[in-house]
Amino acid sequence: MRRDIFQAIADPTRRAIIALIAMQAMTPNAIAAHFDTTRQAVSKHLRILSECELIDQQQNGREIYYQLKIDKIKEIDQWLEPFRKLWEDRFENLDRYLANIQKNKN
Amino acid sequence: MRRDIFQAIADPTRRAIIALIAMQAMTPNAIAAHFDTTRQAVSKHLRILSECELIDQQQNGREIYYQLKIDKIKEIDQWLEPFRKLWEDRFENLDRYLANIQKNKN
DNA sequence: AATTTGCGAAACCGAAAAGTTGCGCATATA
DNA sequence: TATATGCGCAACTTTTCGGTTTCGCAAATT
Repeated sequence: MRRDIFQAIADPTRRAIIALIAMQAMTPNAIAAHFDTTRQAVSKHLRILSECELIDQQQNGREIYYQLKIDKIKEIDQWLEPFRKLWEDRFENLDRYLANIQKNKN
Repeated sequence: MRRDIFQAIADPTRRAIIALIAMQAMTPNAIAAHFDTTRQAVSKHLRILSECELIDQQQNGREIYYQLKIDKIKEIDQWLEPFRKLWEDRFENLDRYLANIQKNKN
């Protein structure tokens, strides 16, 4: 099983789950209620997210609350980092370009 | 075909291709030389990246140069935005917490 | 004690993905 | 003009994925 974070966020349902539990921990049933799918399907997604260490779980009686591990999301941000440099550079170039036009007009 | 950007970057080979052509445009053969796979496989990945509008192509004789469309990568950054708020908030809380400890010590 | 509820795990299924092979076309090169 | 090269496309195969169904277990509820 490959199971990395990029594969985890590839599925739209999983992204929705991530967004859902970002603010507060939720049980599988509560999560499933937000989607047009069964609890078992959600459970499977939660398992994948767990394997990627994107979520935490906390048992409370027979209920299990799942919660986002926000730090893990940072890994995507880190992957993005070098690319961000690229588009910031391009923005600066545009900036300079515009400044130049400004200077030379009239 | 689902074909969104998140699915596009889910594959490790495609992420490698993206990183490879970020700085300079490359032909399929040149790209394939960097991996342990055939040109056709790379071609397929390029096709997917094209469908997601993650890359550009420019024909030069019988060679086709593929190049990253850096702007599209921003979409991931945008998705990340609300989560970034979360971990920045947490950082600020930690900051306040530490400041508090500092204040109350001795 | 019997029943309901919340859950994970396993078995199964159809659809999609990733890679290979073979082809044809266009552009170079001999 | 004949041959080699760079490429995309289509057919095919194997693997993976997302979902459903079924099951068993533990914790609540009656």
